[in-house]
Amino acid sequence: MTADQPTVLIIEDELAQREVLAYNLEADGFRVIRAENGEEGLLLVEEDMPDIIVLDWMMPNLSGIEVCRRLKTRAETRNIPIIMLSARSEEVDKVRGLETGADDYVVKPYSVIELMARVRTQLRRVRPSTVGVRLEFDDIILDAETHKVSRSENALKLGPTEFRLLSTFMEKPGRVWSREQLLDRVWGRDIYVDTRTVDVHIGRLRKALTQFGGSDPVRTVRGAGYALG
Amino acid sequence: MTADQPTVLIIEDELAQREVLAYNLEADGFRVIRAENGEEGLLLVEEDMPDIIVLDWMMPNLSGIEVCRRLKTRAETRNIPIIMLSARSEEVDKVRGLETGADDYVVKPYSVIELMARVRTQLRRVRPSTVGVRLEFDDIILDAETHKVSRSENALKLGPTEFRLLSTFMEKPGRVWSREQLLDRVWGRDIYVDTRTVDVHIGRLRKALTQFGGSDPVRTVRGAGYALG
DNA sequence: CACGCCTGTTACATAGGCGTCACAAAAGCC
DNA sequence: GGCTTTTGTGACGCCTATGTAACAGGCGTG
Repeated sequence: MTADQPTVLIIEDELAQREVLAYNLEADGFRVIRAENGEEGLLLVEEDMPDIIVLDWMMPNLSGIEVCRRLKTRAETRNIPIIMLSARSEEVDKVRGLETGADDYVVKPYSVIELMARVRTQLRRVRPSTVGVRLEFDDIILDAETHKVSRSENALKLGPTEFRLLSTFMEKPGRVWSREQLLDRVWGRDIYVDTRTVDVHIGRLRKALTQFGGSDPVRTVRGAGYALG
Repeated sequence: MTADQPTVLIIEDELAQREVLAYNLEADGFRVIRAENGEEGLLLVEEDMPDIIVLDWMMPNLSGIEVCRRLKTRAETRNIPIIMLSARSEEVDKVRGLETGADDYVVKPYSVIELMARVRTQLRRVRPSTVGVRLEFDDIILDAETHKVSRSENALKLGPTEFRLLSTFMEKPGRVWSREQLLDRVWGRDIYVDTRTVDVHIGRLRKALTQFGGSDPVRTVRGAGYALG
């Protein structure tokens, strides 16, 4: 059931709030990553590219609204839905929140159920077409909508894990992913498997990608991980 | 396919509701334009002359009922079907809604399936030719109006659930639908049934589709869901 | 009320993947 | 060139996701 487990990033400075939220989201089958301030949040977005972000408005230093603004003005992160949390209920803030580009807005104290519903809604809005349904790299084409992969006209048969692995690579061609990052992203956190398992699946992916000839597009970065191209 | 794609105008002040609706309508092949209040809605009607309008009852300033009244008293816009959405369930409101000229009326929380069905119904009334009444894939033909399905000349007998399942697949051949998405669309949200039920119905659909021979057009995507072709 | 049709659930069979291990190969490192 | 560390990969047992038959309940029809 880890199939395509969506990742939620919670950026919230207050521990209790953060954990309650995380607990509920995890119980609902989401993968959760946490940041306790804006800076850490931005870093995690970089590193882990979550599917959706729950963002607290009031935080020391880098405020939620500022984080939101930054994410929404960068092409790579513009499409990640952001749900803003705020203790203020003034209409003014609501407007400002949405103006900065937040996709939805929840006023504290909120009902956890309601928040979850909104998370799902936002996710449904963006998820089916994660980044773009069609990823290309060199002569490899991956269609996220149909789950079909081809290399120069030949349809390839990949297992679920190899498919997710390849999707990950193709989202950012050239980027080096550590085995840990891949385990997190492809397998899902709190799954415990040996890091070497990644190697095995990389091997299987390579075999699938080269079964009709062509060079191996997966690059091993010794001591660091793997990358595409 | 995109030729003569019908346009739906959604007038709804709440962002989340609006987007859920838009998402589903777009997935169904409609072109969607959005307005978040009555004034904007009226402007967009002018500007874009949609084929049908989904209108929220409760909105700040210019209420849905007022928007409806204005549209229905102007000759140019009188024939655009309007479906009213309301959180109220009182019969009184229903009557008042229809009296102002709304063509249909849906009470929140509504099933998305139901609403979509009503959109299609209204649309069929006004633009009989443009609604996807006839879907084709390979040698399978599905007629949404008569609920008849045939495969290379042979009429097939499907139960209601199998029919909706097949419709969903045929709307976007190749697209992979997760069990959860299928439950949402075919069964309706907030219906609670086991996800494995989907498998059983897929099996029944397969049997129906292959009863006169022919290959199985339903593709199982391990760890992800099902797709047509 | 009996009957037929559909549905959701359960139980069981099965295949297709998955993770681990062990060893080979390659790459660094002195 | 030896020695150590990292990576590649074939083999294999296990386990989970899927296919499917059987069953019981619901609901409308005659």
